[in-house]
Amino acid sequence: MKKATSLVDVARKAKVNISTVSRTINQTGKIGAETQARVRKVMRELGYKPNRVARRLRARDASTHLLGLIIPNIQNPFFADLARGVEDVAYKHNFALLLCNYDEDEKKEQFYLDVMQAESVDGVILPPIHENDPAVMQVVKNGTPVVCVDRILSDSSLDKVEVDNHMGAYKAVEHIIAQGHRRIGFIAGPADSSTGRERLRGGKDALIAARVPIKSELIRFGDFKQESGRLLTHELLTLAEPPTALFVSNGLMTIGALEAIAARGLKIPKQIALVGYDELPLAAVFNPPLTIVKQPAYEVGRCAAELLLKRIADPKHPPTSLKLHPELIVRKSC
Amino acid sequence: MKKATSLVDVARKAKVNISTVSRTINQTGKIGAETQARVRKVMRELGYKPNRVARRLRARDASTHLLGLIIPNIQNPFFADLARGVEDVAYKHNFALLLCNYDEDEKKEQFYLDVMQAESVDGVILPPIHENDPAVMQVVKNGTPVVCVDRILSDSSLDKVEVDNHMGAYKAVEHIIAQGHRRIGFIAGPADSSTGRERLRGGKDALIAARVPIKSELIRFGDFKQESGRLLTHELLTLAEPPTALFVSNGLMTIGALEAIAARGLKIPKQIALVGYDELPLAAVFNPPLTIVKQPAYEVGRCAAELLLKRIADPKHPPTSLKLHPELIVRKSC
DNA sequence: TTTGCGAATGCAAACGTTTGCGTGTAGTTA
DNA sequence: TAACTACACGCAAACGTTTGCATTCGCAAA
Repeated sequence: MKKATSLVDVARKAKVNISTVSRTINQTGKIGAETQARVRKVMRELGYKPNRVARRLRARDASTHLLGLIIPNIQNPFFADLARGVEDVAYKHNFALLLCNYDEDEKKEQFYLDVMQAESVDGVILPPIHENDPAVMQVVKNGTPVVCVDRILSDSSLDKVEVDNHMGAYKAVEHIIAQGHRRIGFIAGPADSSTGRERLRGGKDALIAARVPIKSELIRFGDFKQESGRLLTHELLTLAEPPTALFVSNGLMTIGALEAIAARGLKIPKQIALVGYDELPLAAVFNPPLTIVKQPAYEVGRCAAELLLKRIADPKHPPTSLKLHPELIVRKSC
Repeated sequence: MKKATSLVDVARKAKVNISTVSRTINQTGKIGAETQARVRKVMRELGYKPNRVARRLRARDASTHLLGLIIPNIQNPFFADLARGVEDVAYKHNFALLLCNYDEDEKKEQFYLDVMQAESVDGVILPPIHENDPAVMQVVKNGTPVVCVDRILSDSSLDKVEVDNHMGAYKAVEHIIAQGHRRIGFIAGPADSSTGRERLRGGKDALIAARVPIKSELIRFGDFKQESGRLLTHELLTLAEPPTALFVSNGLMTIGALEAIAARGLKIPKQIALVGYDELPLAAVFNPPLTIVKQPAYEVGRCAAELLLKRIADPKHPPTSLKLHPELIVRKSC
């Protein structure tokens, strides 16, 4: 790595002190107009680019123009969309993005949180592993702005943007019932995740509202990953009295469920109807097109980033809590 | 942002000089065993975490444990997989990852390349916009290790890992011909991208080898994005004599093609056969399951990251060039 | 002429590391 | 005992910024 041109080089060539250069860059302090012009000229000539590392080291209070995003897995389209939302906002404000996949692994989460602090990022966006995530709490205590997405933290003093999970599941199950189904298989998420629980409750509430009895044998708990969707769907379909419709409460598990259904050669929606969660790249052109609950993933990321930037600018700002609405997209699978 | 515990704090409490602490951390220089033990103990007690920013600032030659990844769009599953491959390797070696989406936009690419340098990352992984990317060249000249993925740079002194595009397209078209098709629509990528050109040539070569005449009206050039796949498929299907099979040369455009086909209510493969490029989340369970050319995206990322780490460790190492093999996955769509 | 004052700029410390060099101590050799 | 050597560790500079505190200068007010 060659040494790049630095403040000193510019200062020397422009015959001023480095502080003058610094101030013209940051528009801080009083600098004469013609001096500024000269400095700028030299900067252009030398192709000077401020060193972000040095800047971060010195001014840990000032903005370092670096954001952290810690997500379970970028291969999940939901998080890919979310990440893209964050990135677009970040770019618009000249922020770079540190991206980390923690795979629901607390060890990895801890590692990456440490990295965030060690890199002294301006702020972090993440879905906490569970409501009482001590590692995240610690970061918050250290004074790093944090905004939670998708899942929430019990500490209510944080900015957060979530999607109304209860509503999403409610709409889905309501729709399934409206199609005439009574035996509805429910592939839920982990019981210890807020999203999993809320979607479960939403589904149950829809059942209750329609006076459809809740059968615990029809409810299975997965881990939001593809394989568990496949396995649990098989389980449900081998029941003595199998469900006529399926509600799968996240995107990856929906793929798994489709695998199981395809393996059994079942026709959708005749033999088994299905409502999924999360929009997937091929869902709209699927055969039959998939009825799903669409979460505004990109919007979540966008809002979160904007909240974070706002908080960085004004740390005292009272915490904002956003709840975005999912949308039931009725196609042909149910 | 509270100030974290630093070397000085540790040094003070352990009654040694900061250099001693630094050396015990990095295992450099000679430090007595019992001193090391004492220092380590204090570090644990204080929960000391080295400041990566300061480390990077000081030791721009030493490893800063930060990698940059600049890709067109993380929402493209191909790049999501690739990114994941990079990330896994990075994590295993305690590197963090700076992720950027440049959207095939030279302005953005330039911005992010500047960020990379300003952050003094250890190295960068990217698919160059086109073969003669001056911005990337500049970074290379500055001494930052760069490895190209997916697409290549004319400068052959770089490490690179690509997928054999010619082979992928060849296999695909060969298979289409083997299924008895003679009128084959080809949705190609941009003519000014190496991947686009190589896939086109691969397809043409398969046609030539089978003595199937090449009709230029059946070849359309897209931009590797979904919308162009949709539009061009419509174009091809409105031809007086439409193709009986389609080869779509990337994942996003395949989705678009499927949109067009669905909009026209055509049956796959009876009315129109299709071979896509890139594995997509629902491709295997699609109805019919999609025949596609699968690129080892994760592997590309993994190899690239390993190459990069190797180069960082040994900058003089002669450049390595990897060419991974795509795989034709025959399912039911052709 | 002196004093005061604001505007423009310079000086130097600080951020938290790494590292070349210097120093002290103990052990070895002549 | 003197001279070396090896080892363990301390000192201080350097990385490229930002920023509080001078300092200089010109000019208006007293």
